[in-house]
Amino acid sequence: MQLDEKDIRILNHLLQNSRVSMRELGRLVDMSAPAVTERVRQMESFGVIKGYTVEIDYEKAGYPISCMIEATIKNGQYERFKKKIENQGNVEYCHRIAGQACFILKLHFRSLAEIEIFINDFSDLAHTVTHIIFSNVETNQTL
Amino acid sequence: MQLDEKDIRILNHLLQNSRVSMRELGRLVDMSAPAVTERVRQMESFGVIKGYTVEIDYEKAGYPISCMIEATIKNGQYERFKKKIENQGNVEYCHRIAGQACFILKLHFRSLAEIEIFINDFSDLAHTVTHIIFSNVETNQTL
DNA sequence: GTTGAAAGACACCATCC
DNA sequence: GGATGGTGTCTTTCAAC
Repeated sequence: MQLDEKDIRILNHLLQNSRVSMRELGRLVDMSAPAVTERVRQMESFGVIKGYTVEIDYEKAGYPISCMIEATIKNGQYERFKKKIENQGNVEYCHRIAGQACFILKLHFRSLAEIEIFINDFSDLAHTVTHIIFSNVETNQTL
Repeated sequence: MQLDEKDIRILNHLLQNSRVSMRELGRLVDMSAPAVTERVRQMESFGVIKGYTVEIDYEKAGYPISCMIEATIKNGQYERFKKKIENQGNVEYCHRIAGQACFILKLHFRSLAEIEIFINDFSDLAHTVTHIIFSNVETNQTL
């Protein structure tokens, strides 16, 4: 599937507000509702669109501490680590990366004490380096 | 604002699919549509809900290379760096962190050549360490 | 917070360009 | 591939409880 300029415009609008109706989305990109619906359906079925989600302010939601954790997996613990991460609710994402560490994760916590528990909990699977997140630079993502 | 169990359930459903109607969302959390609408509006106006967005498969969208970049800002270039990042479309997020580096960013590129251009473009503002992302561990985020 | 009703918007389909 | 018009459904919103 090759995205054209109209698909890109649709995705950029959905990036800003995914709860828009197909009719309104059509207005935004100067297309009829059926046409825009068809394009969205195609991008969904092809997997360009993986899903629709909500952006949460974790501080206001009761998770005032966020951090990036670099994880270097210990011998033979690779699959156990992945399984454990998948079942951990407070992981926003987990990337397998090149470099000294194997993974980099972003997590949300209710307190510093919770971070300590997390690190201890994973100490047999991975060596970790924790970076507290102070703030976020707002980005205007576009394709 | 203090979130109760129902708010949490609403947010967890919106995390999985933000395009659900208020009526359907009400069914999912065993509430009436007006009640769930009121709660969502409150979370929006209080800022717990920052927005609704789409999850994109960047590889399928023509950006096959993603990477994490650690940026250590050079003397006095802090504001210029932030300004430049804000106007860069391919930055998914940019976190100010504790540790050796000042920021960690996730970016999407069309090619390795584009990464090189990016790094060169920022070389007067920051020292960078680039980590190519090989894959992502799927996480089931919940509050 | 719930229910019920009314108005409106929406998605879908068929048709046509 | 896209636009238009009609139909039925779903949704939102408001009022009363």
